[in-house]
This record gives sequence, structure tokens and C-alpha cells, in this order.
Amino acid sequence: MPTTRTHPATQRSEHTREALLRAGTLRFVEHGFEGASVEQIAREAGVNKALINYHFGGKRGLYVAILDTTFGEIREGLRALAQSGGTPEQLLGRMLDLFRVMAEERRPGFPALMLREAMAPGERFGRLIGPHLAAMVNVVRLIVERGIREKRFRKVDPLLTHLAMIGGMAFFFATQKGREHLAVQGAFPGRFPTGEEFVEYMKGLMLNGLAVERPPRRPRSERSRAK
Amino acid sequence: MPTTRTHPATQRSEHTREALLRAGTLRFVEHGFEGASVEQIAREAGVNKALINYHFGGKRGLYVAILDTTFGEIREGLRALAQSGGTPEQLLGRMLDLFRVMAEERRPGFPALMLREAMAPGERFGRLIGPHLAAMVNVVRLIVERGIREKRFRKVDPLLTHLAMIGGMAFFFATQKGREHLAVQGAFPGRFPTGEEFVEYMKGLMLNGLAVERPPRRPRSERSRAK
DNA sequence: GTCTATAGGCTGATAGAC
DNA sequence: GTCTATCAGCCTATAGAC
Repeated sequence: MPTTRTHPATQRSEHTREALLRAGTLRFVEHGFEGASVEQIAREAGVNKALINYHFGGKRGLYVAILDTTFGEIREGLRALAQSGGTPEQLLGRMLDLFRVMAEERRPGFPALMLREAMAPGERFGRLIGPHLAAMVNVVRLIVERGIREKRFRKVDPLLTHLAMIGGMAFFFATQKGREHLAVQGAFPGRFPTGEEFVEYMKGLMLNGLAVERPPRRPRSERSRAK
Repeated sequence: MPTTRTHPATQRSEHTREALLRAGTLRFVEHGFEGASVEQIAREAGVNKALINYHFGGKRGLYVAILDTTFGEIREGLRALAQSGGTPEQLLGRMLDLFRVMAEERRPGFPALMLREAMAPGERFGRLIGPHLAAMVNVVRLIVERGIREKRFRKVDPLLTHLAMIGGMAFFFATQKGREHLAVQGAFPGRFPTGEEFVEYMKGLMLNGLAVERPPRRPRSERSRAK
């Protein structure tokens, strides 16, 4: 079988596989499954295009392998997070940090992969991505439900909370390149916020937005400026 | 010229154009530009595929026409919103309502179109979508800045506010079908929230999250349950 | 304006030498 | 495992009849 290695991994084949996974990720993230071509991926990986068929059984096989490894890693990170201690506020913050690290460092482009799959749900969507997404929803749900139980959060819907928070994050990181692109053309207004900036903003928004006590409608006077 | 009509619009050609625009939107939204085929679009529109070239000058021409009309309408709605009166809170709420109406009724699929473009920024991205996005950012910026000036909002960054809010909205509506799909397979946890539900949630999150007075860290006792 | 027929390019995949 | 050569299929676009 091509996809499961028979020889020790200390061979050129390992390099080939990983080069294809890396180049494939880049192309699939930017152009989607249909938009990417195996020739371009192979060229970018510096290997012959026939090797995509040999190692992964075809274009779709490469794509599935990429989704698998990517979301497997995300899920592992979530598992560790769910077991760690702290207040619900801290856990939510740590989840946002994890998302950023994955999106910017460990698995660049994973938000775009996720979004593309969710927008064009084929058969594979449910089987492949579904369980991983469900795990993500579940972590948020546990945190939010605990926050509510401990009277730290308002009685919000955990699923809607997940959608608003993770949706905002996925959108931001999936469209970072687009903003850069616009920036170069001078077509985008204002600054080009970094991932860290956005994550800090999101933490503030969520923690204030979820907090129990409602602020008074009329502000008395100017106080506590957010730095 | 094919794209600008010379004859009165009371002809079959008008029907053909609109059938192609409608079918094209569906296909482009679901499969992206590369993933959609003109043959399928023409079949779905019930017209001959050569007419795509006649009326729009080709596949790309049809796509551009779709982006143009879609985002033109969004922008018009925003213009009206910006001129209407009310508190910053009301304006933000009305903007979210407008987004939902556009995404679910007037221009189904527009969030997906926006996302796909933003994820794969080509040359046309800046020229075509850029100005429309800039207009969107600008409306949020004006509202948020007024809210801050009037001491109703915290001193938040308007651009980050826009990204979190509109990003969450775009994500939600672009992935609605995906959730339905998962729901059928039983792979998605929990309910399947409607657009209206999500918009109401987002209003609450933003207004609480942006509000001036910070809630105390320790809740005194259980009060004011959010309905 | 609409349709049929067809051209021409590109894509993913495979057979077979090394 | 890697590479070259090649194929069949699909896709967009066009020419020309009506």
C-alpha cells in the first residue's frame, strides 16, 4: 500500500511525502481543492507529479491526508486544554491563544481549510471534519456551562457562543492575506492588525460580553479607559 | 456589446441573463469559481451554455457581474443605514439585521462569496470587493467612534470591532448549509440555530462587550437572568 | 438572441523504464 | 521510489447556422 509506509521512515520518501503535504496545504488553502492543480503542487514541492499518486493515491488522497493531520493536531491541542485547570475566563482565553498559535505557527491555513469545507459540505465533510468540529464545540460548551454554573457568565447559549467566537477567529485568520493584499493596493482602510492584537481584542469582547453584571445604560462620567 | 443591453429589456434575453445570474450565484457560492462549471450553470438556468459567453463575455464575466450586483446592493443598504438616526447601539443592531436580511433573503450566499474572495485575493479582489468592504468597515467605524465619543462604548478599536462582528456574522451565514448537512448525519452536536437567533445573540454580545462600565469580577448573587 | 458543433487547452491519472 | 511519456476526459470558448 502506498499511503502506509513499509520501509523505515529514514528515506527520501519521507521527505517527498512531507514536501507534498506542505506544498499541498499552501495550494489548497489558497485556491481550494478544485482550484489547486497537482502539477503546481508537485512543482512547488520539487518532486515529480506522479508521486502524488504513488504516495497518496491521487489528488483527493493528498487532500484528505492534509485535512486529517491538520485537524488531528488541533484536536489534540483541544484535548490538552480541556484537561487543564483555571477559571472559565482563563480557559476561554487559552482557547483563543491556542487557535492563534495553530493558525499562525503550527498549522498555517487551517482556518481557511475549515471554512472551505464548511462552505461546501460534501460527503467527506461529515465524516472527516465533523467529529473535529464537534470536539471544538464541546470544549466551548463545557467552559461556558461551567461559567454559567459558577455565576460568572450570563445565561448564554453555548453553541451560539462558540459560533460567534470561533467564527470571528476563523474569519480573521482565514482573511489575513486578503487584508495584506488590500493594504498593498492602498484599498484597505486603517491599520493591519496582527493576530495577537485581534486575540486580545476578542478576549476582552467575550469576557465583557459574557459577564454577569449588566452595565448601566447611562454612563455617569468618564472612567477606566481601556488601554 | 454583449454585457450592456441595446434592446429594451422586455425580451427573453432579460430572463436569460437573470436565470444565469441566479444559477451562477448558487454554483459559485457552493463550489467557488474554479469548482463551478459553465455547463452546469447553464443547465441549472435552463439555457444554452454558449449564452454565458454572449451575455457576459465568459465565465469570469458572469462571476464579476454577480459580485458587482451583489455587493452593490449591500453597499446601498449600508448607505441608507449610515444616514438613519438612532443611538450607536441601535445602529449596530440594525446593521446586524441588515446583514441577516441580505444573507438569507435578498442575496443568499453573499457571505460565502465575500469569504471566498477574501481567502483567495486575486487582482480583481482589490478593485472589485475592496471598495465595498471599505464601505462596510467605515460604517462600523463611524458607529463605534460615535459610541466612544458619547461615552457609551469602551475605547475599543473600530477595525477590530468590525472584524469580530462582521467576521462572526459572515462565518455563521456562510456555514449554515454545512451545519444542516452535519445535522442530517447526526454529526453535529446540539440544535441548529436560525439566523435570527444568532443575530439576537450577537447583538447581546456586542452591546455587553462594548459597554462602558466593566462588571465586577465577583458576582454578588444571582440576579437578572438573561431571557 | 439562441442554438449546435467543434476546437483547443489543461487536468488528473497511469503504464512502464529505471 | 522516482521519473518520463502519454492518455482520456472535461472544461471554456468560438464559429456559424438559424
